[in-house]
Amino acid sequence: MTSPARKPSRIQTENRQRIRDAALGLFATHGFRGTTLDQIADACGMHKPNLIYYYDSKEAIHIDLLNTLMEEWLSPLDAMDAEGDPLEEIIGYIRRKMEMSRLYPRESRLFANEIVQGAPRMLPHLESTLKPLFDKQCGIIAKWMNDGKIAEMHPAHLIFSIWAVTQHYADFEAQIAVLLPGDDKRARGADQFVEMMFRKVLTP
Amino acid sequence: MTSPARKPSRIQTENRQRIRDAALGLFATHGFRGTTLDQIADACGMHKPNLIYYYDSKEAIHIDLLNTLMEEWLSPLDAMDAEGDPLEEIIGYIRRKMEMSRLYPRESRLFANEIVQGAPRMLPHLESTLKPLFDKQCGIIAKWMNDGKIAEMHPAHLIFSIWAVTQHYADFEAQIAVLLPGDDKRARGADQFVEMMFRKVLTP
DNA sequence: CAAGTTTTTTACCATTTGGTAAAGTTACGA
DNA sequence: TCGTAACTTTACCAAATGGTAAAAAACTTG
Repeated sequence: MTSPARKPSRIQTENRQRIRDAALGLFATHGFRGTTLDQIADACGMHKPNLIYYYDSKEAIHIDLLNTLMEEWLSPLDAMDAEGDPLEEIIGYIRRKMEMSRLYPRESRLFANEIVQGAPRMLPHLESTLKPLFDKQCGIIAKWMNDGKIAEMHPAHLIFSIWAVTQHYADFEAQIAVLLPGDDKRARGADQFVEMMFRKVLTP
Repeated sequence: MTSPARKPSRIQTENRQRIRDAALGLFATHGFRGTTLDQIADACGMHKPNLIYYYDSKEAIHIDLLNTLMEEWLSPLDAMDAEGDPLEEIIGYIRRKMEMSRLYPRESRLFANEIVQGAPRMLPHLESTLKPLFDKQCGIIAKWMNDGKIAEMHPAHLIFSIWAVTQHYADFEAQIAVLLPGDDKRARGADQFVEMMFRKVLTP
């Protein structure tokens, strides 16, 4: 649509990746407006105009990150299989979400920033991509409940609570680090707690 | 320390309040860097230099908001009474947190923004004010568990999960509005769900 | 290896933004 | 009601910031 869309060169692929990696960390911690092009350039050892050579604007970097994020973010939810064992499917989903919180806290915070601020760049994407998947998976959960495999409750709120609890460990890490100053073993304690909690909630 | 600390005039009290109110909404949605003094001035019908007359700097407004917030934010946790009925004390705390999410979403988002960004202006406050209270209330909960009044689990993670779930409804409202497009009745559904969930978790 | 293409760098610009100076206006106590 | 202190407004400013122009350098390919 924009340019003739030639396949990107090796250097292009590499440098776009470097830019995204640097921008991800900065946008996640300082927000969009709180991050400057100079900071991004610094963080990836490039010069400001070089960024603009690879991305049309600061906003283009942000949008690219959000788009990439969206797919990775949804895949665990999508992986919840209607044919599997209900309790283990949901617990498996929770485990994957906890793992993502631990492995990709920057992505979690980038997403949190975007949503807290009213999802200015993501709303359409939420409507078109997240909503259908969400509705479908809510349907699966509702059926499991109907069949008496797991306890009866509002499926949407169940998913919200899973998101809330799992992402909390990434998004509010600064607070948790103050309150639970032990080393990173707190991660394991969290995993155990969260799994126990939802097992109890879901058992009929 | 700064000025002779005379008692503030009526106009001063009023206008400081107007400024805080306007700034709260803007900081909550756009973050600190994403909010300009001109926006704040606009939002409260004042001129930019007038803001600086009442607050030394943009940062001073932000800090004042965070300090005020901290106290209001902690009072429900503080209200959890060791002498009361354990289950009802915790459920009462959860109800109050849900209510705050509904009544004060701006405060919740301001706090979320600050923590997601690593709590740059709040870390000392968290250490000195939140931490002691948190430890004390964790102790109370642990005792309740020891006495067999509620189910045994990690008290700190229990509190984290309460914070996560209740604040989620304020902080991620944009997402929830897309996924549960019903009117505000979703608030009631949320209240019911959350109370049911934690009752189940806490029952021995 | 020469010509052309892609990538990087230097110098620069317009706008935005936090904040100041100082004149003008209003409120308020004696 | 008059003088002074509190408050508001207008006109600015310096630094930061997103982005551009164009030359220089590096890479590719016939």
